[in-house]
Amino acid sequence: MLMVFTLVSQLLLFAYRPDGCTGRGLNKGGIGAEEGKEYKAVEATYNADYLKSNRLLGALPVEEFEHLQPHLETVTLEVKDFLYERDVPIEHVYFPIDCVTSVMAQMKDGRMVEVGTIGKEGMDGLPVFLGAQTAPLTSFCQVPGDAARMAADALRSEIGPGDRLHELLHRFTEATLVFAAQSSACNRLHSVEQRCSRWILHTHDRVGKDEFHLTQEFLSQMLGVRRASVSEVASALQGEGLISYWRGNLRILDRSGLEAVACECHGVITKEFDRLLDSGA
Amino acid sequence: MLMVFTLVSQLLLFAYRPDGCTGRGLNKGGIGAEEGKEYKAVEATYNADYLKSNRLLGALPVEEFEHLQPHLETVTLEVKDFLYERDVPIEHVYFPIDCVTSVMAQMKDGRMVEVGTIGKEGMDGLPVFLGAQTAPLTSFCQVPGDAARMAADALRSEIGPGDRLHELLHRFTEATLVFAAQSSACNRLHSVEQRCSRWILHTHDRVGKDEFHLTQEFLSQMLGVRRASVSEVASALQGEGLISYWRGNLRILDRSGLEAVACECHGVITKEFDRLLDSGA
DNA sequence: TGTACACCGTACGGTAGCGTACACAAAGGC
DNA sequence: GCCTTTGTGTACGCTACCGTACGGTGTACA
Repeated sequence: MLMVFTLVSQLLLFAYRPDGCTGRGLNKGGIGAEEGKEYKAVEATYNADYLKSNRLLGALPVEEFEHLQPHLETVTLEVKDFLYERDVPIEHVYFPIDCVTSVMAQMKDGRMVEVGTIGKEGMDGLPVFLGAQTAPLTSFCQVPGDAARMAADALRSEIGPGDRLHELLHRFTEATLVFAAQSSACNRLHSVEQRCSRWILHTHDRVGKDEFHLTQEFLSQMLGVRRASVSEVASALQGEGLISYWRGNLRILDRSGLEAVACECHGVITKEFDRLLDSGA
Repeated sequence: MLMVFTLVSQLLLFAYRPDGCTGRGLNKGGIGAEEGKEYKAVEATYNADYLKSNRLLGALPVEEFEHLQPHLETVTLEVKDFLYERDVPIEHVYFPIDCVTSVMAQMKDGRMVEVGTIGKEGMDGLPVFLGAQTAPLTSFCQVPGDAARMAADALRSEIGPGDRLHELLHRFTEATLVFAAQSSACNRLHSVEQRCSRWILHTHDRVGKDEFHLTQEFLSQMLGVRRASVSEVASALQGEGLISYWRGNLRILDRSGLEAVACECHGVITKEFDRLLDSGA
């Protein structure tokens, strides 16, 4: 089943080529070259502490976590493994441990724009919590790593009101809403350079490393712009000494410099996440 | 208290003038001319059926509605009455009866973009339900009319898990998320004419009338574009016989024609709302 | 060692939408 | 009936970004 996701979606992801490449990329990403690929649902020798690296799971009272633990399994996600696709029933929810996932709105013509990024601070699969059976949006792995996953039915049946996780997911939902809202306005009002810097900062917060893999092609799809635009912006940022970027390896050199280039949206979103997830209201 | 909202916010709404007008408009919307304005919190002679015009309230089982009814009061909202402002504590939630409210993301420089529209199918004030104390976004009345309102504390204390309203608000939250996500992508990928048509359709769905008041200035702020752009688009739509638009009075003449001009986003959002709020998953 | 291919820098014409400005007609207060 | 305000149409130069294209340089694999 997940196999199907991977194949169909690799095709989708590459079907839209903003740089106007011909079939070359399509073949690469398409079924032909990916036939041997297998979705690695590794049941790692997980332990409680590892699962609790996810901040939602880590914030649970002992007995609540122990109640959920039998329903959790560790899976390893590779870049562009698809978790959800629009109108397809949701089978699992994912609590990222050290991976990062992207939620994408996708148009009929195949063009996509990222509308959410989820790391260890959250859970991918909110629609299950909110009462939907099928996914309204597409989601895939952006930065590889592990996640704790749980069957959608388990989430529905095991989490009730009054549970700590129920409250935490409410707050995470609120933060996600603010993220989407701010992104919407940001897409309307801010330049490619600002949005690109914001995206790098946001991902930097989530991967927890100063260096990660990221091609311009990939980033251009996240931002919904041409790859050439990303190239221009990346050159500028590199010229100012804020990042180093070479063949898909991005390294943040000057984070505060990046923050100065980025729009206010990163700060607004970060503040909102901290406010809702760390402490009180 | 609500008085303060009105005054401060009128100022905010007019502080950004995309058409580059000078202080003229500012004075009009500012404190000077609005001093005599009063927020009409009319306690109408409401009855259950009237309150139940709101689809969320209307979908409740009898006993649940009767349990909530003592906490509900009818208020009349005028255009640009502000319901929420960022970082200000939320005192009430609003169930629109025949008004429509807009949720706006607003930047430091005063520029705004609409990120949500709420009519009788929903509730304004989701952050309360989701555990926030203060508003993360600005919200004001877009189409005047009545709403049932409830103290935020009442919503927090009277609605528990297992209640029908709890489930309905979950689904409404999901629909709102999809709205924000699709809007975000739409803002990135579609033209002003497409987005403008989409906005008109969306509002048409919510007001339930073929004619409503809407200045180009107002619409330009919703869309986050110049008023001049709205003027150009409106002329085009009028030329094609899809709408008539004269001095703030908009009339929809050819709805299916509008749908053809608009992007797919309106259909996607509408489908999602229907799916989540009308029937099953 | 060659040769595919992934990834990137750069260029060039085209255009949607911007900021700004101005004039004009209808609405409304005095 | 005048005068201010509100709402609108239109224009002009400008800029960011688009679609497209092509060549160059590393990396992987035979």
